[in-house]
Amino acid sequence: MPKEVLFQKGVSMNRLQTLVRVADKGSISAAAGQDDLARQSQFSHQLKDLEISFGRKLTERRGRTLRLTPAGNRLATLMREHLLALSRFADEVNDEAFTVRIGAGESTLNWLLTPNLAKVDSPSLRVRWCFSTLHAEDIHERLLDQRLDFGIVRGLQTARLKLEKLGTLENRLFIPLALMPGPPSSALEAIASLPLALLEDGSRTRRDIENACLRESLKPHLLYECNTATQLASVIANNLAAGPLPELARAQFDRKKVFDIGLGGILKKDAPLCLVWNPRTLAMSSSLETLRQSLTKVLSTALRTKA
Amino acid sequence: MPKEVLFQKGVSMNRLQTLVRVADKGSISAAAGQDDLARQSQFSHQLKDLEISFGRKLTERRGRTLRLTPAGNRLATLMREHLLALSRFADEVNDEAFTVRIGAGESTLNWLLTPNLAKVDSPSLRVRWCFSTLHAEDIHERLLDQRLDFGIVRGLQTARLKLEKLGTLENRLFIPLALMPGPPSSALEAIASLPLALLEDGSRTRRDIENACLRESLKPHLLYECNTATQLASVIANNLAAGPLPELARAQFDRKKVFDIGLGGILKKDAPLCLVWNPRTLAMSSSLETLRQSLTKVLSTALRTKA
DNA sequence: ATATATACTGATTATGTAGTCATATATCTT
DNA sequence: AAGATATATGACTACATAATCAGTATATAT
Repeated sequence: MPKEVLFQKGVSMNRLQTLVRVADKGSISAAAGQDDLARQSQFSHQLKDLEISFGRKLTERRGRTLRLTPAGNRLATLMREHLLALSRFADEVNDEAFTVRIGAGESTLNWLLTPNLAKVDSPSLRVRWCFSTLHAEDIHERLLDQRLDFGIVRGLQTARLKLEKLGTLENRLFIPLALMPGPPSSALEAIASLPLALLEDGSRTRRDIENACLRESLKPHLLYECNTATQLASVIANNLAAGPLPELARAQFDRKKVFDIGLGGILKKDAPLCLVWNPRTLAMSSSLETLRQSLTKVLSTALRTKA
Repeated sequence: MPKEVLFQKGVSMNRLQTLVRVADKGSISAAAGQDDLARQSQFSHQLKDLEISFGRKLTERRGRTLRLTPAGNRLATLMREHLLALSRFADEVNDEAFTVRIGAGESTLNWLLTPNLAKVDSPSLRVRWCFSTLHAEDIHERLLDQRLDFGIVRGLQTARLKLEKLGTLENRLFIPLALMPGPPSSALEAIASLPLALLEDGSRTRRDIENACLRESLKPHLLYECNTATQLASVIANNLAAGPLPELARAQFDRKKVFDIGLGGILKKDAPLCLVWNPRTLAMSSSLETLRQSLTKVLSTALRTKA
């Protein structure tokens, strides 16, 4: 007969949830809220209670903050999954919206995902979407520990995640007609002659454009460094500069005021966009599996038709 | 930012564990122990508290006993896995023995598994073995809901379980020398002339032997119907009758007093023995995965060498 | 050295949960 | 209808956990 799985005193949902919160936020005070002294103290107590019952240190001081021991990390990972599964169960039996967490780059979220979500929603399942703007490495990490259900990235590969290609998404140069009355003979000509807006971080698009200018001994008029693709789009919409954006951004602009031109010779070919997920997460919920299929279909259609 | 997974009052480890216990035993009183009125009442309370917090009925009366609703079953399945994972975690951090639950037929447990377990144990991991004598269908069911970690069966196939062949295990007729001084020309001759012991249930071995006798118009002297293979072996060891047992049972007998002969033409060829497991169970624990490899190696070696 | 941020400790209260009892209700058996 | 079996309910106690407060300890920054 199998051993009775019997629980020690000292191990409660709440305490385990605290461990997960602290693991996610990286410290007790971050998890508790910086000013809430009472909660901070409570969390410290709860972690200690857990350590006593498991008979093993789960946290250790690292400088003046905290980090989890390997055992603590394992337990947090375990419980993150369990608590998520339970809260999904609670959602489903309540007929409340089923929460789906998806991470991608900002422009992908804005111009690919959001415009097409209406087609994904199924009548039998109301979905609450949680968007996270993240870089590929963070998406990878959060998919692994199940803080995300889906990610959309360019060609990420890893043993423990699954992925499916959605299609390719080209970057094009968007030019306000106010700055240049008609299409130039090449994108490079426009880049050389027009005020330019680029993303500030070391994105590949930016590097490629800078390299191309270097090759041709052109000096671009980089007047706007933007933090987000939305800002960049706004700069273009206000006729301040030309700038590179995914072709789907075209939907943002008035066609009579902004036109776009390919960056063929300038940018290296991008890897195709992929939907990525953790099979462990999907195994817990048939709804998520259904959603995955729907997402793949809708998004790859959108990329094919560039709608 | 992902929705905070926040837990309702009314949902505690203990209550969820009660749900699992009731699901396993099939009724409140069975889970509580037949005479313990206090626990019976407590369990009823706990289930009701859960239903209130989830806002959904988890049990329903079926006659005068209880059965879980579909939602209740889903929750029980979920929690069975979670509680198991937690207790395994607790075991491991405590350096206590890691519990492994394995199900198989009685003779397989006695003559294949038990004699070879010493070779499976690894120095880095003390294992506490829980044996369950079960039929193939029960093994299947318990692997699915993770009440078992491993099963050993003959050719079971299912989408949600994985399996690996270990090898073949022939049944042979064991004959006390006291009843028959030398090997007969065929097993059928022995069956026709000697007192016979068989298992009582409708096993394939028994059916095949009976059919063979029918074909040859022989009437076997079936004097012993045994409940277990061990009983059958005991009958043979006491010179009461001859009987069919897996060839590994040879280790049980004194070679000078019992000999065995193949049942080639009489029994249909058995499907090979397989180790079966639920990938979800193994994904939770690297120790189990290590153990699986070790088990496969040791048992298939044992079957090959018939040691 | 001082200030600040973070975490730990001990004591205390409020609340939630486990555990028990007596009894009621529902279902099945005879 | 009466008895047996299984579960449900309400009231209560004992206990465990959550929540709060005041104060201490430790590392980092200035």
